[in-house]
Amino acid sequence: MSSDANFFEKAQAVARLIPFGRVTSYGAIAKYLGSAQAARTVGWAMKASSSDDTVPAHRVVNKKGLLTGKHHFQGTNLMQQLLENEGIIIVDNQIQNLEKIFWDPTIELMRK
DNA sequence: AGTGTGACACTGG
DNA sequence: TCCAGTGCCACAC
Repeated sequence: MSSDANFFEKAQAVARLIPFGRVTSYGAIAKYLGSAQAARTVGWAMKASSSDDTVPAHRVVNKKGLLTGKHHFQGTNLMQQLLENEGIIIVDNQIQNLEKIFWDPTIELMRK
């Protein structure tokens, strides 16, 4: 990773690495980038990447698995639709079986 | 350069 | 996923 890349770009780069049918949290990405407390900034990065369809921002949720950012997507249920399209179950804006599909870059990218 | 902002995370009650 | 309050970081203006 180019260290000259902005935090936003890094966050978006990690988001692109999220496998199909998996999700991660803002905090996990922030931690992987070396700023565990910058989870909120990761949210900004995802919002900034809204116009960039190469970034699967819908696979990034908060730690509880809540689709807190769905309101920022085009349709009211677009984010949920995209996730369900990947086989992810969502009830009341929350991802079910989160522990099974959670993808932690800090672990997955380090254990290579 | 200071202030405001936010798609979070954590702690105390 | 207790709820409410607080701290945190990076970015835009």
